[in-house]
Amino acid sequence: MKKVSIKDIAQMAGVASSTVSFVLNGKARKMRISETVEKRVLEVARTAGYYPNQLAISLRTGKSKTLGLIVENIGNIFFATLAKTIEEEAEQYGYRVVYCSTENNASKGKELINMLSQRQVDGYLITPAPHMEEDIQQLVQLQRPVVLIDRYLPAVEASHVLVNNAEAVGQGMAHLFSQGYREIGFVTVDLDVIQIEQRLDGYIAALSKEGIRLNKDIILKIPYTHHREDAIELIAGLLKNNPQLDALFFATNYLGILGLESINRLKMSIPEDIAVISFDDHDIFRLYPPGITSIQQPVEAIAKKAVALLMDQCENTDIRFDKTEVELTAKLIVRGST
Amino acid sequence: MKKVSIKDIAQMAGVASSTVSFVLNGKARKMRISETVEKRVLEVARTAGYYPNQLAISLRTGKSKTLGLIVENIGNIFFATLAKTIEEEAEQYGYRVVYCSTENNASKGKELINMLSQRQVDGYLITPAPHMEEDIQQLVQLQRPVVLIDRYLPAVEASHVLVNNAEAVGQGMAHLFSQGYREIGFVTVDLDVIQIEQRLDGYIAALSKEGIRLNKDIILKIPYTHHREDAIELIAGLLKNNPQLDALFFATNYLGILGLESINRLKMSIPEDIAVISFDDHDIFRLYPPGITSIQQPVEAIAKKAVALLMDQCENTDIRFDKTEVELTAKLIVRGST
DNA sequence: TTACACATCTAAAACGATTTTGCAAAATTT
DNA sequence: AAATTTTGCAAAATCGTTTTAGATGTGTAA
Repeated sequence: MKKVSIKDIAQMAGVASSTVSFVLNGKARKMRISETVEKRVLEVARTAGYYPNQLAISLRTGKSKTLGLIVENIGNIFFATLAKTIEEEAEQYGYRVVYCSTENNASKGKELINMLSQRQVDGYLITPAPHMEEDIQQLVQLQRPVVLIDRYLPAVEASHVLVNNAEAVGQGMAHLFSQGYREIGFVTVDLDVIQIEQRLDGYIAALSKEGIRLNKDIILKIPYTHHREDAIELIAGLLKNNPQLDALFFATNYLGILGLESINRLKMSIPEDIAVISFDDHDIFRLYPPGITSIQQPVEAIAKKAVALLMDQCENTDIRFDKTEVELTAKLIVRGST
Repeated sequence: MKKVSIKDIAQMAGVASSTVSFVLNGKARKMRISETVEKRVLEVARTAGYYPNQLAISLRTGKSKTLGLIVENIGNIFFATLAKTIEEEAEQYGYRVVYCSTENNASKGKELINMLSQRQVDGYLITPAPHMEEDIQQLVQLQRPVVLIDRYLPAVEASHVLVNNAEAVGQGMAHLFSQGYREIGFVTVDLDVIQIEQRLDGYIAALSKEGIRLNKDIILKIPYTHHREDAIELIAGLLKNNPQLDALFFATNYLGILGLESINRLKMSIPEDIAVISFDDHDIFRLYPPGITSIQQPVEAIAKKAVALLMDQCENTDIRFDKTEVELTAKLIVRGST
């Protein structure tokens, strides 16, 4: 079945295709199309089941009304809810979102940027993987609307919105101290991205503030491309080799989940044998007995702010925008694990 | 910064734009473009940073190389992994996927189909919400490639791939019986979709096979648009009002998770006070002590098969396809909860 | 010398919309 | 009555590609 185009409608209604376009775009008044013609066109379009070809519109107008969202891993609940919230938010502005995952791989990230460029997205929301500086800087230089989320690249002149990672970790550490924990291990990922660094910085700062000597042995950096099993073993090893530990701080939710599995296998109990706190909330943390204390990012606020920033750039492409840096506050959710 | 088009390249290289197109599409040989010209064009395109406008290509060729994927809720891990696997699978064929959620709302589903149609997707993968029969049948009648996943609509002439829901539940029930459980409650959702019905049918058939009288009081249908709290209360109520229950069968993973919370609040322990089994696996089920027995769908196989069916239709639009019905086997994962 | 094949490209139409410009007829002003 | 403006629509250009159908020149055979 052939699709019906604006030309077909024009022919059926006995008018020019431009007339159909005016009517269908509500410009009948402005273009002084008579009511008779307007009604006829509307009627014909309706009965013929006409719907416009978005590709053609985009090509002609130069606006695709689409945003590209590049996250680390859409399978992770943090990014999934972020994506969903961003989508809902963008819809308010009449924009669609297409999203994709880098898996923290720069070359995949480069490909994704290319793919999105080819599809003429109007703007980019990116959680940059390491070594994507150049590709993103290029977008900025081409004056493409770009907003970075969750982390940023110091070398790149792009606006960004993220949480106060260091302070949030500090808050979590203060909570641990107040509960009497002193020997606190830190499990993070061996990944060269700023928010992970900030979280470690927060840990170190908190220790020094409390006057505790930094012990590098109880900081575990797990390779990003770990296999499940290996990571679980590494964390278990940390616990076995450092029996003095009374608490573990996990830098992300997937690390926390792996940690639960390690603790489980060692038949240690939370919080009696070891207290647990993790960055990023997760269903499991709410449910897993006795409840895992975590640091919850304000996903909705992040999404709203990022989309707002991006929309601002999209709708005013003529203006040159300054780099805007937004830092939102994460929230400590205290549960039974501490 | 103005984007550079094929015309610009043509001008810079001193040739016609058709020549550029031939070269860039590797048709230089076929169109007998001289090597001199070919090299020059390639060089100019490279240094000018040319990349094609996918919109224009799609418009001209009539193929967008994009598939539309409509799921129930991209936030649910089952659909999220399904989506991701489908995306990876489609990539093998050189297709992109755009996905969106119905929230089981037919009117939202209708809108999504419209949106995807406007964007000229080449094919549709749909987990249909109730009452979407008409809209989907229309796609089929327009000869658009369509494959239904996870469930199907008896009234619609579209291919589909799903799991053997009834048998899988039967298998789970048989396992429960073999462990000595007799009083098995069934928690499902009040939703008029076929796979949910099949799961209930499987439960009823298993009971009758075992010679146990059906007790409607221990079948709980939770309204789909429940609030978390209400659902948890409903399940807790089921347990309180039926102290004879020794096991609960949950029809989906989100129901299972809600159930865990209910059981938690009643301070009942698994599996001593109540055994638990759920359809659809989830991270939580693997981790939550003592491990929740579940029925795992072969997500990867579903994705592969669905994409293969759809690709077949997309690449051979001339042929009229018969309705293909694929049923895959789900797998029982026994854990500590039973 | 003419015709014909071949090599090497170019011109132009098309995809489906939007938007600027053009133009005849009717209405209004001078 | 002539000049001007307004009305109501049509024509054509345009977006960036692909693709079909020539155009042009050169070497070869008749």
